[in-house]
Amino acid sequence: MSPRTTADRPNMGDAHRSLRDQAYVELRERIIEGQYPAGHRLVEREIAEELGVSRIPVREAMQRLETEGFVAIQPRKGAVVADFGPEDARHFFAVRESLEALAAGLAATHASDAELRALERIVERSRRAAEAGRLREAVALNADFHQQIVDMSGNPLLKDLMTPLDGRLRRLFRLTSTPEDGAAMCGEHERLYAAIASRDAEQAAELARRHVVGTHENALGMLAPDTAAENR
Amino acid sequence: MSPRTTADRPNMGDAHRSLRDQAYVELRERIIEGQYPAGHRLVEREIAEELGVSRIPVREAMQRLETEGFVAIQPRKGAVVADFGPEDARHFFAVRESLEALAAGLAATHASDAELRALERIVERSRRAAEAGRLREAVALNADFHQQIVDMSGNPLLKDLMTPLDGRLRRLFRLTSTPEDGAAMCGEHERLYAAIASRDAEQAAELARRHVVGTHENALGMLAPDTAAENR
DNA sequence: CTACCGTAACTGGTATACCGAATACCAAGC
DNA sequence: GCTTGGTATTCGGTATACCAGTTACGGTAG
Repeated sequence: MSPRTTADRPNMGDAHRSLRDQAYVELRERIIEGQYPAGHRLVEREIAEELGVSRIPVREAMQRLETEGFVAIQPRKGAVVADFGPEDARHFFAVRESLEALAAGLAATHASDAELRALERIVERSRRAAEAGRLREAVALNADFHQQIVDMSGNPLLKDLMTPLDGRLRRLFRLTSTPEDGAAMCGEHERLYAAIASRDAEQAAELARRHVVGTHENALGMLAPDTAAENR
Repeated sequence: MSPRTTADRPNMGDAHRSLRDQAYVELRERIIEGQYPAGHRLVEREIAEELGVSRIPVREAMQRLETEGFVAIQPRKGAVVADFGPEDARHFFAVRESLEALAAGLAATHASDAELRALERIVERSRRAAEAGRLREAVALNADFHQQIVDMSGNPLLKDLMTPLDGRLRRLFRLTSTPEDGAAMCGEHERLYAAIASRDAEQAAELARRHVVGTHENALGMLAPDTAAENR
C-alpha cells in the first residue's frame, strides 16, 4: 500500500545504517545546527575524508539534501549550504500552514482511539515540561506532537512531504525558541487536541492554521534583525 | 533567494544533460508511460547496460525516483516500481487539493499582469483545443495551466513540492482522459482564471479545491474496475 | 600598471572493480 | 516426499581511479 521508505530510514542510532544515510544524517545535523553556515561550500572529497568514507555516499547524501532544500548544487561547480532568510521562511510557513491544516483535519476524521490517547500523552508531557521550564524537552515534544498528527492523518504522502520540512523548521528554530511562549504553545496544542479528539475536522484544521501562523509571526519577529550573520 | 534548482534541470532536450538526469528522465517516463508496470524490478546493472552508462548515474536517478514516489527501494534488495492504486490516488488528491488551493490563492494575490495574460492565453488555447477535439493538446495545456498558477504563486517551495506530483498525475491520467469532460475542465479553468484575474484569493482557492476534487472523482471512477492489471 | 591569455590545480562527473548481504537452488538427511 | 542445510549466484553498497569542465593564479604584452 505505502511504497515509501525514505522518510523512515535515516533515523535511529546511526549504528548499522548505510554509509549514505549516516552521511545524510550527519551533514543535515551540521547544517541545522549551524555548524555549516549558509553559503558554506561542501567539497565532496573533504567531507568524505573527514567521515572516513568514499565520495559516493557523501555525494548521494548531498543530492538528497538538495531535494530537501538544505544545499544548492550547481552543476560542475559544487554544493553550498542553502540560504534560509525571512523570505524563505515566509514561503515555508505558507506551505506548512496548508499541510498542517490538512493533516489536522484528516487526523480528526481518521484517528484511532489508541492514536488519540498517544496524542493526549504527548500534550500532557508537553505541559508538564513547559511548566517545569524544561524548554529543550518542550521543543522536542512540540515536534512529536506535530509528527503524531501527521501520522494520524493516515496519509503517507503527506507524511513524506512534511517530514523533510521538519528539518527546516528545526534549522529556523535554532535560535528562536523562547520560554514564555512555551505556555502559549501548550494551550494551542491542547485546543487542537481537543478538536481532533472530538472529531471536529473543520475546527482542527482552522486551529492548526492559526497555530502555524502564530509560530510564523513569532519566529519571523526574532529572525528579523539579521538573516545570516552568525556562524558557529 | 531561491536555492532550488532540482525541479528545473531534468527537462529540455536530453542533449547535454548529466547522465544522471538523462537516466532520471528516461526511467521516469517509462514508469509513467506504463512500460515498467507496478512491481517491476529495476536492476541497476541491466538498466545501466541498456542505457549505455555505468551504474552510478542509474543509481542516483533511482534514488531520486524514490523520493518522488515512483520506485520503492528496499535496502540490500533492490528497487521496484511503486504501486499506485486507488488508495494512493486518494492520498495524492488530498494533498494536491490543499496545495492547488494554496497556489491559486497566492496567485490571485501576487500575480503580475504579464503572468495573468500568459494564463489567459493558456486558457484560450485550451478552449480551442477542447472544441477542436484535440485531446492530447488539451491535456498538455491543462498541465501548463496548473503549472503556470504554481509559478504565479511566487512560492518556490510550493513549486518544488508540486512539480514532482505532476508526474504521478500524468501516470494516473495515462488511461483516464475522456473527451467529454475536456469541456467541463475548460469551464472550470475559465472560472478559476477569472477569480485569479479579479484578485479574489478566497474564491480562487475554493474553485481550485473543487476542481481537484472533481478531477479526483472522475479519475477514481475510471480507475475503479481494476488497479494494476495491464502492463504494456 | 593593467588587462588578457595560458596553464595548473581543483572539483565534480563517470567508469570500473571489489565486497558483503540476500536469495535461490540443489543436495543430503529425516 | 518433504524439509533443511549449505553453496553458488545475483545484486546492491562502497572504494578507487580516471576524465572533463571550472576556476584561480601568474606571467607577459600593451
